[in-house]
Amino acid sequence: MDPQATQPAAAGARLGRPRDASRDTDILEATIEVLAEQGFDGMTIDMVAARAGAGKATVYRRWPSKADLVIDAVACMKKRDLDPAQLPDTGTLRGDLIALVRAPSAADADRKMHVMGGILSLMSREPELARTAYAAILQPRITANRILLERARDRGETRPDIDVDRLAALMPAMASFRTLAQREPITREFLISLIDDVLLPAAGVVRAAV
Amino acid sequence: MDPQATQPAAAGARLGRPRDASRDTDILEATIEVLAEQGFDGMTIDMVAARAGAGKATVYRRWPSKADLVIDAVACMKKRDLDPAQLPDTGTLRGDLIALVRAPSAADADRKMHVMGGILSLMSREPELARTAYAAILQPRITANRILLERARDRGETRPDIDVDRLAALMPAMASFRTLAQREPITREFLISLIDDVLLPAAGVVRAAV
DNA sequence: CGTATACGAAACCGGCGAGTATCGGAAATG
DNA sequence: CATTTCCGATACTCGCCGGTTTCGTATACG
Repeated sequence: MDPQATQPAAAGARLGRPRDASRDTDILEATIEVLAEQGFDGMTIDMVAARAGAGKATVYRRWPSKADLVIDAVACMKKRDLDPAQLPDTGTLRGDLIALVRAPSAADADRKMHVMGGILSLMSREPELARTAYAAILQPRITANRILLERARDRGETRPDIDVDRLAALMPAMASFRTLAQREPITREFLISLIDDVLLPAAGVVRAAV
Repeated sequence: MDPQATQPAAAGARLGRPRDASRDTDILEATIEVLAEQGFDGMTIDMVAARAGAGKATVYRRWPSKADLVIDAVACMKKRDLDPAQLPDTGTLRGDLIALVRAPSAADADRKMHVMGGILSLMSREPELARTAYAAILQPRITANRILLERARDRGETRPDIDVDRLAALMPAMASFRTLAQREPITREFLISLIDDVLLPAAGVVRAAV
């Protein structure tokens, strides 16, 4: 084994043309797009390759199967995510929540929800995918909400006995329901009315003067 | 056309062995079951026929395609539904809501949610199915909640300015989110905590003495 | 320049499932 | 009993898609 430890050095830098790393990200992004539009079963590898401007062979050289590609693509959504270390801190729960639903974040959340809908029916058959999707799509948002709620509770802004778990899941639940099941768009008005008419009253935050 | 208007009479009562109406209901029920377990793409006509104890020909004699069968099966879920004329009326909003989440109703709702999850990725490509599914699965529950909320508001039990639309969708949204996305079971404790810790506080109902 | 690998494109293979056809038997009419 | 249609079972066709291979070309190393 390892007949020539001459030039190839420690690891990598093998012979021949090196892989183009830009194909990886293009393929993963194309996978997310097609997944959001068509769902897992409606998505074909040819669609992904065409969208990425790549050949099928280039896809299969990197991922052994369609399922592996999708799991990897979903997992990669987690990276460009909201960092819990730099959550908004405006001094009020309402200010923090409003800051969290600003436009670019909302558009990203919308695509994530469609991806979630596209793989829903698979999740019972693919536990690994289910866990990956939850960690990449839902977990970060719910965790952020939980941190904001606990902060507000600890400074006495909410009732002390609020059910943090339920309230942290409230906005993602209502938003996904509206997008996927009711098929109505998520508007800023919708999100703000959710905050002001449902979440804050449920947390016992006294309504500020209009 | 119509060469022999002799015996066949006005309509129906044609020649030969008549259709067995029990096969229709068996096939529709089997369709719902397989749909809830496998999703639309995972479901095959052979699965449905086998589950119903029928042959494929018997299925295709009644429905021209898989899509038509599924649309019909989903639409039929609406029938055995909660009748808005006989909603609970216990005198308090909390009593009405608790009565609405009793066990048999909850089990039915759980299966409906799984059906919803199984057809989610299709709904963008099949608008008719999307409308049918909404009318059969979500609409009745939301409408019931809306009626109970308006009744409570009109007798002064809630704040007068509650957002009925948002609050009526709250329980279905949180329940479907927990079932489909978080993949955790819907327990009676969960539903009651939803009522007591989220919905009633958001509606401004004063908490009764423990 | 020779070798080895990556690339996009396209041909190819194999399995699966929607939909059709056939068969032997059962149930209705006449 | 003859006819017609239904029934469950099964064999069949056919298109699609996951996955593999081939081909001509491009890009690295030595």
